[in-house]
Amino acid sequence: MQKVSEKQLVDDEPVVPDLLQPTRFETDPHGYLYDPRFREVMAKKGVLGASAMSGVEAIRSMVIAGKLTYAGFEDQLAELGISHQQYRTMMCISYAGEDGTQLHPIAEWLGVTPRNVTGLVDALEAQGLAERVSDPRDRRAVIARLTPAGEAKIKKGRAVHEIALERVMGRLTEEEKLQLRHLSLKVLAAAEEVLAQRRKSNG
Amino acid sequence: MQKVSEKQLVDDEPVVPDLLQPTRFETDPHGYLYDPRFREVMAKKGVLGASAMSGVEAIRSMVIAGKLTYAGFEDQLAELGISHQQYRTMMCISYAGEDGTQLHPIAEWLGVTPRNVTGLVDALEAQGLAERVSDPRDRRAVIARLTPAGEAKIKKGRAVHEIALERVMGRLTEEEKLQLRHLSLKVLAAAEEVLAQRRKSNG
DNA sequence: CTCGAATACTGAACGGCTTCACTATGTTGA
DNA sequence: TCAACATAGTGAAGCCGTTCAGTATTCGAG
Repeated sequence: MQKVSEKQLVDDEPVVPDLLQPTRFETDPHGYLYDPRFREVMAKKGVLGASAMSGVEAIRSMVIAGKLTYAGFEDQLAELGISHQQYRTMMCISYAGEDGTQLHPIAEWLGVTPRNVTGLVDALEAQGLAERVSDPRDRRAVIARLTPAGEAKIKKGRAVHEIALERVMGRLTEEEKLQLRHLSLKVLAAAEEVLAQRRKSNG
Repeated sequence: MQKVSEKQLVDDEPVVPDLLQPTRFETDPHGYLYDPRFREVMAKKGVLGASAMSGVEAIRSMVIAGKLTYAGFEDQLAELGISHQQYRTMMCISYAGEDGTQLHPIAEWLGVTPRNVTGLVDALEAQGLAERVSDPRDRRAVIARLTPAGEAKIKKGRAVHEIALERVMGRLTEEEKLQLRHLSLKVLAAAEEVLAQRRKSNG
């Protein structure tokens, strides 16, 4: 995870090719930040109403900000020798408690397919961070548990997590963080609703 | 892109395993939305100060909202037979104009490695949406151009793009969209700065 | 003019994620 | 009880992204 550079600041439109410097922001008449290059490209391309335009700018900003914020975290996890998903997998196992957990719930918690969890646990097992034991109550299942090395690893990972995110988010005021959460969840709720509609109508 | 379901609503912590329903939000005393389940899990896990907590909640909300918003768009692109990155690649080529463009700039615009663009253009070429011609001014290079089929495809893609995003973002007021953009860009700027620092100090 | 460095692209190999197909086991209802 | 169905996990294959190495070409300093 190191390719998320300044150039990542593109959503669905290219920025002008000769701008390799870090992003420049400007403040619009309302006092809000915006990215003049993105706006210029979108305008040149045409047909987006002003309302759609502000929506596209907002969603793009959110996505890129999220990617970039996590990029720093993932860089640091890489130094610990684990990927973000491996970290999350270990957090799930840890959260499940002493007895470990089947792989299936991990998939739900992580929002990925069960097949993927098999691979993640494979990777953790190969590194000696987790182990599989057969479930005494269900012979189909396996239980994933953290090894002591795994416990030690997520302890470091959690410290890195908090520090990395706080280094970025700490630059916002408490009020700003609350607003950002609020607005993001509003988008999230809308997106869920739209997705649900689509799935219903598409069968 | 259909695995981004309710269960995706996990960041670094599992939600409780038996909640498969769509997300429920609540309103905190300040009138802001929040996700009580996430908060509960984070609290149980322990050691996050209140300030770090609100940062983690904000960034998580942003990321998931972005994913979910794009999920609907990507579903629709899939019905057109193209992936999001293939769409973006075509948009880049289209934006470059009549003469097409080398692959290298596309990689910069997209924020991916040049190698990846080779594959994306391969895929487009295989579908007859783009074509490679050798660059008369640089015999190392190839020029990617859209075929008429490609032009037709991105025309549909752009319509889908605007509609899909507007269906979600249209539920926010103009003011909310501006604020969301503003706050996201603030996070983005902070993340860029932090990343730049890390890279400088790490060599 | 030429030799060393930079550039444009691609092959090989790999990680993360997906779907589909399959095995093994558990559950349930006629 | 036993056939039908559901569930837990994994192999195979494929997409998208990466890095690293290699080829062909251009650029630039001496």
